[in-house]
Amino acid sequence: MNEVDLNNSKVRRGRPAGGAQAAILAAALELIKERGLAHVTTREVARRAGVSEASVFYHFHDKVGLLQAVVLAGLVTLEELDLVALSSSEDISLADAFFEIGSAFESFFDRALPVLEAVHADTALRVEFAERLVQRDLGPHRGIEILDTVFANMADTGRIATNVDRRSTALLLIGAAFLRSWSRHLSEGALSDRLPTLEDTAKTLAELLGKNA
Amino acid sequence: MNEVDLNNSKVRRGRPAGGAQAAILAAALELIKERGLAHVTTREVARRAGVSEASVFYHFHDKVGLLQAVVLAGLVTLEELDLVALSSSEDISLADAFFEIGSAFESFFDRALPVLEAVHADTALRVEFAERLVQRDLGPHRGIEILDTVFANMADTGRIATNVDRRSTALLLIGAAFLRSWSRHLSEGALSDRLPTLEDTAKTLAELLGKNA
DNA sequence: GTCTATAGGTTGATAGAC
DNA sequence: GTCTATCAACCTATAGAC
Repeated sequence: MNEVDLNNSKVRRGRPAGGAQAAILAAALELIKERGLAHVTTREVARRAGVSEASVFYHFHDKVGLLQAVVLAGLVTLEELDLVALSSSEDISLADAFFEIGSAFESFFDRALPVLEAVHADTALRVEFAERLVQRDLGPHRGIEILDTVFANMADTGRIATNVDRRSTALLLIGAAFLRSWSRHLSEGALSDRLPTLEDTAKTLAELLGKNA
Repeated sequence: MNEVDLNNSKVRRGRPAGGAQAAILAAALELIKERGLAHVTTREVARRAGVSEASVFYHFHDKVGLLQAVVLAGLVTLEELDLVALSSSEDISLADAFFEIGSAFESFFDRALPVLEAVHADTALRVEFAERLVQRDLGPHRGIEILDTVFANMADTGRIATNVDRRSTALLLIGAAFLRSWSRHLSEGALSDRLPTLEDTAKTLAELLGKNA
C-alpha cells in the first residue's frame, strides 16, 4: 500500500527502535485512510504506533504539526511521476500511451486523495497546507507541465497535431483521471463504475489528437 | 450564496419563528464552509442558529443525523444543471457552447464541494451518503449522461463529429471543470491560477471535436 | 417545540520521573 | 527520548420544566 515507510516495519510490534517518528506518521496515515480525519486522535495514533501519547507531542509539538507532517510525507510520491509519464512515449500506440499516463495520474490521486480530503475538513489546516504547496511549487499545475512536455515530445516526433493547445489538452486528461479517482474514493462500488473507463477515454483522446496533423 | 434556504431568512436574528429546523441546517452549512467539518460542533450550530443545543437533537436526533440532513439538503441543486446545460446549445460557437457548459459544471461543483468534503471526513457518513446517491441515481455519471445528450444533439445537427465516443468525451470536459473547481476550493490563489483557463480548454475541445465530420 | 442544566465521556496537551 | 499520570477544556447527548 506504500505507506510512509521511512522505516521498513509495515507491521510495528512493541517499541519501534529508533523510528518512532516514522511509526507515528505511518499510524496517522493509516487512521486517516480508515476513519477520516474527524476521528483521528493523538491517543489512537500513539496506540497504533506503539508509543506513548506524549511521544507524539515530543516529535510533532502539537496535532496540527503531526497532520502537516503526514501530508507532506504523502507528497513525495509526486516527484516519482515525472519518470513514469515521460518514459511512456516510444513505440506503443497513442491510445496506450495516454492510458499509461492516465493510469499513473490515477494511482497518484488514489494515494494522495485520502490525505487531501483530510486537509479539507479543517480550514486552518487547509490554508497552511496550500501555502506549503505553493512554496514547493507542487500544485496540480505540475501535472499540467509534465504532460505539456510529453505532448511536446509527441508533437516533435509527428505523433500528434502541433496546432493544439497542449496545456488545456493536459487538463482534459488529468481532469478525467482525477474525477475517476475521486469518484472511486467516494464509493468503491456502483457510483464510480458508471463513469467511462480510462481505456475508452484514452482511446477517444488519441483519436481526437491524432486525426489532424 | 444559495444557502439551504427553506426559510428565507439569510440573516437570522433572534428566535427563528417556526423555521428552527431550516435555521439549524443553514447554520451548520455555514460553519462547514467556514471552518471545515472538523470544527463544527452541535453547540456552535445551535448558537449560530439562535436556538438551544437541545433543539438540534430534538430535530435531528444526533449529530450524524444533522450532517446527513445538511448534505442531502445541499445536493438538490443538481437538477438545475439539466436546464442550464441543455439550453446553451443553439446558435453560438462551439467553443462558446462548451465554455457555457463547463461554467455550469464548475459552479455546480463550487457549491457541492464544501458539502462533499464534509462527507469525506467521516467514513460512516461517506458510506451512508454514497448509498443514497446510488439510490437516487445522482452520481457523477448523471453529468456524463446529460452531456451525452447534448453531444448527441450537436452531432445530429452536424456541429460535431459523429464518430467519437460521446461519454468519454463528456468525462474529459467534466473532469477538467471538476479539477479546476477542486483546485480553486483548495486554494483560492496562486494554486488554481496556474491551471489552464476554462476558456482555453473549451476552445481546444471545440477544435478537436469540430475538425472531423 | 423550546428551553436550562448537567451528566458522562473524550480530547489535546503538560509535568515530571527515568 | 520515552514513559505514566493527570488536567482543564470541550463535546455529544439527555432530563425535565415550561
